[in-house]
Amino acid sequence: MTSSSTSPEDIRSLEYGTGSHFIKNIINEHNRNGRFDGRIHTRFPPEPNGYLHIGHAKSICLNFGLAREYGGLCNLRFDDTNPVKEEQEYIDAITQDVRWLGFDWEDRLYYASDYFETMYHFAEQLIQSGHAYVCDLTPEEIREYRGTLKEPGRESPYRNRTVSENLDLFRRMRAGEFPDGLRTLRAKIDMGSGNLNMRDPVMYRITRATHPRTGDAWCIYPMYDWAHGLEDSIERITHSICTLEFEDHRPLYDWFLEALDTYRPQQIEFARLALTHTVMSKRKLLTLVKEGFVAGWDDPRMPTISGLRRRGYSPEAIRSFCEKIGVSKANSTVDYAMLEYCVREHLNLTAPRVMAVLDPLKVVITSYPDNQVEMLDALNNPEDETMGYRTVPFSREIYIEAADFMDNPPKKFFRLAPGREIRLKHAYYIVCDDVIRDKSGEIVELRCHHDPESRGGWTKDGRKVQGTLHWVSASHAVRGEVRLYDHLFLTDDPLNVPEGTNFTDSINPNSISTIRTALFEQSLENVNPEARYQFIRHGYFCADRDSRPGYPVFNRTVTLKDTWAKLQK
RNA sequence: UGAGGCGUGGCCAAAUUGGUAAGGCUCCUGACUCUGGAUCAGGCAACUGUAGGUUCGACUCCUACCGCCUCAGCCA
Repeated sequence: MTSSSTSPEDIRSLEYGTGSHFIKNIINEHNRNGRFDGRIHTRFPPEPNGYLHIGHAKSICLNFGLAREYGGLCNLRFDDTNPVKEEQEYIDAITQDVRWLGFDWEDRLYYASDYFETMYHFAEQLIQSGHAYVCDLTPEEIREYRGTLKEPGRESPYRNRTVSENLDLFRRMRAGEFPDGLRTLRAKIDMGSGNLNMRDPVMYRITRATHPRTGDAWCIYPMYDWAHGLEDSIERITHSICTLEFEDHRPLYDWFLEALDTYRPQQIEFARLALTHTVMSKRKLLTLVKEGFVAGWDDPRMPTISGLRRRGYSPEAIRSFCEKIGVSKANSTVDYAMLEYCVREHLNLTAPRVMAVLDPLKVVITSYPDNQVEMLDALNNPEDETMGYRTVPFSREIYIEAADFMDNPPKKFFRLAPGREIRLKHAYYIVCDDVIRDKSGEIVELRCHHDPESRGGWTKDGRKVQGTLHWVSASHAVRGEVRLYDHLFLTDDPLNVPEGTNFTDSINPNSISTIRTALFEQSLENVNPEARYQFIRHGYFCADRDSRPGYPVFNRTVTLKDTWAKLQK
């Protein structure tokens, strides 16, 4: 046991490594050759159409982390170019999650929709220079004309309209003269390109949908490829970091900004995060929510930021995780154990220890005076003595964990058994004298005696005891609820399922088990939601918002490492 | 020969731009301990996808294969 105090530096050192990765190498090179005059300005650009998950956290930590490390800036920008999918609810949730993770965009909260007018003017500029045209093809026809992966596409019959005709049509698109989907504005690039993104991509579509921020001001909305580079350019972003699937889009990103002869950031793609035993796509997470496999976006079993938060994960732990997994271009799946390691690492240093008995077995200490109650001092956290002490009541009748007693213990069972002496944490040594059973033979109570000289948990003679148990005073115990969570999916890779089956088929039927018989030490009678504790010998737990005065409810974040459990198998 | 990427121990991932394979997680020992936790010490484990080539020397350069991922939304 170490008993050093935990400084903020210690905790911070968990998170910020000096590790190198290919994006830093690129930035260093830019700094060397002066491409961005030594500036570094990144952005996190979520679309507000769902909740953030741990995969987004990787991106958030990367973008904000690089800005911090290089003394640059990072913007929070909502990429709200598709009003049919986006909602204010998501904007609020995302904002809250990023802030909870510990990042600050200061006054740089932006929205793509703020640039709609600017984008529109850039579009007219592209029309003027002959780089864009209004196309009357239907969606089906556009698909046909686009060709296939191996065959080139064909040019649209509307491709050679005059500049003035294009300008007139485009203005009338904006003015709302045409029904939804009737025409599009397209970039005039190369229908024969091997890169499908370059086959005259659509820049604007006509969609009458009320936008969360611009309302009904627009009936044409910009497409991602057209909008995103402009957003980055307008904000003078230096490094536009995105995921691998946008690699094929980079030529288009560059093409638009070069055609406009305007400032061009460097797009860099990295591999998105995948974790074992869970799914990460918004669509699949939505399925879990909609079909009731979980109780909502913030169900503690969800890999969402809000789910992890409710589960008890700390921002520090998540940041530390994102630092540890690194950044690369190789598709990979990180072992969930890595995430669990990170929470334990942080909570070990910061979570106060308390005692909770999940499966109670009554113990009467026959040698202890009937009406006596002692208030014993208990260290809150042996890793950080500055967290001080609390007192826990001790009395003649207590409860211990049923699994901590065995009639005929096997070798290496360092717990209570007939005739054996163990230590009650913070309290006394006790010896088991008697086992009381009901008519069915089930153990219902133990009779023990204690050694008054062992008060506090040690004796002058220095004798060793073979185990330390947690306990709770019967008359002082608080009844409450504990929710034990396990992986949501039984398999490492839920997406890798046999033909004809669904990813939800491998959902773990025991991903949650609720215990309503739990007994907690008195200090937990009233808890604040999101307060994190270590239940000694059990694991880390987080008070849930369902807690009521006198009836605390806890979510198990993660178990303690359990070498006994390993021995047993 | 559609286009673009990626392949380093069970899982992530470095390698100062050719110098002779970091680190973390997992797993296994042992020490210590008022949490079978933590901590500490140590260990198992990679001929860097394969086959050639260049070189005194290659994870790094060249050639050819193999495997995996992404792209045919008026989604992002």
